Amino acid sequence: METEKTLKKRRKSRFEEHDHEKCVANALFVAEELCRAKKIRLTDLRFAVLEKIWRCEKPVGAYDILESLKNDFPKAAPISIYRALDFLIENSLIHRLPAEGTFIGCRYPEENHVPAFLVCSVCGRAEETKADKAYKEIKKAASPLKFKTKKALIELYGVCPLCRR
Amino acid sequence: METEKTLKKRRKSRFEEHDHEKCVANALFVAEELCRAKKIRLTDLRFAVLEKIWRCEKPVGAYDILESLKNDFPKAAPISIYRALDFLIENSLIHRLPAEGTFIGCRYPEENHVPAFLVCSVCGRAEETKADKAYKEIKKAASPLKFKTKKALIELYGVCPLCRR
DNA sequence: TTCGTGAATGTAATAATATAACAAAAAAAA
DNA sequence: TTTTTTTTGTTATATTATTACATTCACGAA
Repeated sequence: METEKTLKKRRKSRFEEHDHEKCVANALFVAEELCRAKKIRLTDLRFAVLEKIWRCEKPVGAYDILESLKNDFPKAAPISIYRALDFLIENSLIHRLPAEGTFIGCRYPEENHVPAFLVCSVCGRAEETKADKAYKEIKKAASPLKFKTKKALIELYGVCPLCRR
Repeated sequence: METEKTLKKRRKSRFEEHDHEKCVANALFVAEELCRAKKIRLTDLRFAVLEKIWRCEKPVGAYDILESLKNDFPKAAPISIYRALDFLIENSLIHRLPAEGTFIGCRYPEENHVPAFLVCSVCGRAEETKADKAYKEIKKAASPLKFKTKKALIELYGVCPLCRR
């Protein structure tokens, strides 16, 4: 027999329910495993940047990251952060949202996928979803122009379930 | 009977063949008509910004526009350009490519559409295409997250037919 | 182990993009 | 004309990102 609490919890959307601490820990663990496997170096600074990105509930900017790392990495400069970000992007551990000038942890670092981002115009939170099917559709629309398409950037703007209430 | 030249011309893709002067003139004419109809003011400065954007064969940045307008509008400052750009965007006469920090003329100012941009990584040129169908597909992929989607930004990166040769 | 090499980070300066705040001028409305 | 609103001017500054060169650090070869 279910308590009222359990029922409520069940109703919560995936967006609301995820245990963020767990989520962060898991993402960092996976990142370490992936780097070990690829024999690339997830240094302290890179790890700290990745951790900050994951700890934030919203996509975060380079200068925010810099600020939050001032204690542990007093010598860090903007360029330090951007270099770490470049590394993380190259290795599919984070994504850049160019329209916002922010960065977000990749939800599917182990899978080759076409990401799309749902950005809430109210609270600024963002979610990633796989959009491989949509990508095919876009490529179809683009084919008359004879472009050879290699990469996509897809951002959707709207209102998240939390802000809708 | 067709000459060889005619045949060749026919084979040319839409991307290559368009007469840019004509294209610019037409875009500016349509813009004026639209503004008249909407009773909004396409001022000299705004017109000049729009014209510059259309004359460029590539998406162009605000400071490039500013530079090219220095003669006709010596008092123009960055903010002047950005204000004109805001007006043009609000009225669907141009689009912003946030990833590049550039602006491009809207090919379908009279139609309510979901734009997608094909950006050539080699030459920097870009083309717009309508992606309403793809947008539906993306929304479908996004629906489990319960986002209420309002707007989309779709950029595809690849190689244009001119650069492929 | 030490030495050499390439990778990573430090340091300083600056480029490129975009906005804030308030004043003046121009156009539209009353 | 007078009032009001819109547009532009003016100045300053915020925000995001990169260049160039020096130094330090980690890893592999001898």
